[in-house]
Amino acid sequence: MAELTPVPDYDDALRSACSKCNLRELCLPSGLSNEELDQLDSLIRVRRFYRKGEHAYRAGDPFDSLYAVRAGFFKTNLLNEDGRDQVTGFHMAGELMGLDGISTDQHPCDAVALEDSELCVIPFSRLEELSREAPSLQRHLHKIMSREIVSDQSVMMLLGSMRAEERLAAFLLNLSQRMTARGYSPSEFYLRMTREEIGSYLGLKLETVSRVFSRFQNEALIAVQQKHIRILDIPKLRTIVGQSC
Amino acid sequence: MAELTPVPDYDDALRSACSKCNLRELCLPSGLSNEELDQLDSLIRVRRFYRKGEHAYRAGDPFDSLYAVRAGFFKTNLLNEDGRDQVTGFHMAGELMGLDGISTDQHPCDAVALEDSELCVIPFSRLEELSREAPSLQRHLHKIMSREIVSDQSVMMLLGSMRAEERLAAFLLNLSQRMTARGYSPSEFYLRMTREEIGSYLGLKLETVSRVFSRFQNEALIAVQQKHIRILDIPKLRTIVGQSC
DNA sequence: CGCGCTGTTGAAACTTGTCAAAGTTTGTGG
DNA sequence: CCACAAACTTTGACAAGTTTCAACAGCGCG
Repeated sequence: MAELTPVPDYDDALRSACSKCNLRELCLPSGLSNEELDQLDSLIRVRRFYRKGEHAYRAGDPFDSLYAVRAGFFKTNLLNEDGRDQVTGFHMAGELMGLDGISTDQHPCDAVALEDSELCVIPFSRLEELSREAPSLQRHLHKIMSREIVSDQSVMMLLGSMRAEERLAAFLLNLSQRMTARGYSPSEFYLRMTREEIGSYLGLKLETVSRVFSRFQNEALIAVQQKHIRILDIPKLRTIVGQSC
Repeated sequence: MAELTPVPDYDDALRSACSKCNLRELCLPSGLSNEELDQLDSLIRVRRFYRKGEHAYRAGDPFDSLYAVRAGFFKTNLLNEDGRDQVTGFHMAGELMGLDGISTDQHPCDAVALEDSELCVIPFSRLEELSREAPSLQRHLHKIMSREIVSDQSVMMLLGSMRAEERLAAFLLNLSQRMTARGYSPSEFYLRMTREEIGSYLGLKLETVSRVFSRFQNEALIAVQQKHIRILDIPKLRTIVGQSC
């Protein structure tokens, strides 16, 4: 199981506070005043470490906290009554998981670490309390939830109207853009997920994912070597995404 | 353009208040105390009527209100930069539209009346104010937003892993269930949208939608006559949805 | 060092899309 | 109220894209 680490015990207590976190501009604290930041610090007391393959939560677990990815990489996947299994998202540093659990007080999906990772645990009732006193936090929370709705809708658009090549191109560009926002290279990264997980997320079979990667490589759009990806021609990928209109 | 109707001018002012609305158990007021209901009433002052085809808002319009469907039927659709157009949802009485606008302070999609309809306008800043004072309203708002995330994810699942027949079966069952929740027949209703709009929502071409309806009809699962649908065999539709696992 | 998981590639089958034509309904203007 | 046009629906034949099944290669973990 994941270890529990109360913040004060941590090596460098400063770096663990939201106010000092280098992800604060991407994450929940974005746009808060110093005072609000201090209150947020007092709320987020626990971080947990997960080894690759460990679950942060499972479908059916009671919901009481949101989880902010502090380091590492997660997938969430939904397991339907009828046994269908689909990856609903990939989550990197600074992103929030668990918003889908609020509606039923249960997590509807599993969250699995795809590499060794670290999460900040955000007790939701206390976050609600705090956001009743801090309008800008309240608004920010609403914006984060709304952003999740918007991004799910753009996945719906992708799944509903794009062909395999367009989906993969959009997927790579999305990853690239999120890496850039975190200060990493926009054109070179390791995929932490398998072809099957990519396929599941994009509504494709793993063989199709593999074939499209090979095709992109032949056309010198990317260089793939297993999980290592270099994007060679971002503009061309963009034209592929916007193609079929 | 849509007419503006301040509530006091309305024929029967009582029926227009949330506290007296027959949709209150489905809509925003669900689960509130009487006192909170009164406050909500004071906030929702304007309703608007829309003729079939009219827009409640368009992509790019500034966001400042949520809209609750009081009567009628709406679709929302997203128009991508690259000209792709996709229906992202159908909305019936008691359902909230516009949550996706919070994140950017602009509506990302169009909302169009598919029949003559009526919306309650809910000024979002005032709703936030009120929810700072009424924890149960706050929680309820969060649940509604979360429910939207969950339902978008189940559409992702549908688009990502179901074949045409399963999608249509799931779609019909979903409509049936929502009709039932509103006190209508679970098995007989009018579709307010075209085959093309259904297809757009489900990631299919209109011809495919039409063919699957015909197939269902031949198999005596439904009886279709243009927009009039009777569902004849709900259990069998259910088995179709849960088939491919 | 080998076994298992992951990834690649090929050929055939299947599903859905495309194009086309004709039928039906709806709405508008005379 | 009727006639006509426009929009929507149905159906068929064919094409294209994706999946399925299968075989094999490579990498990584125990």
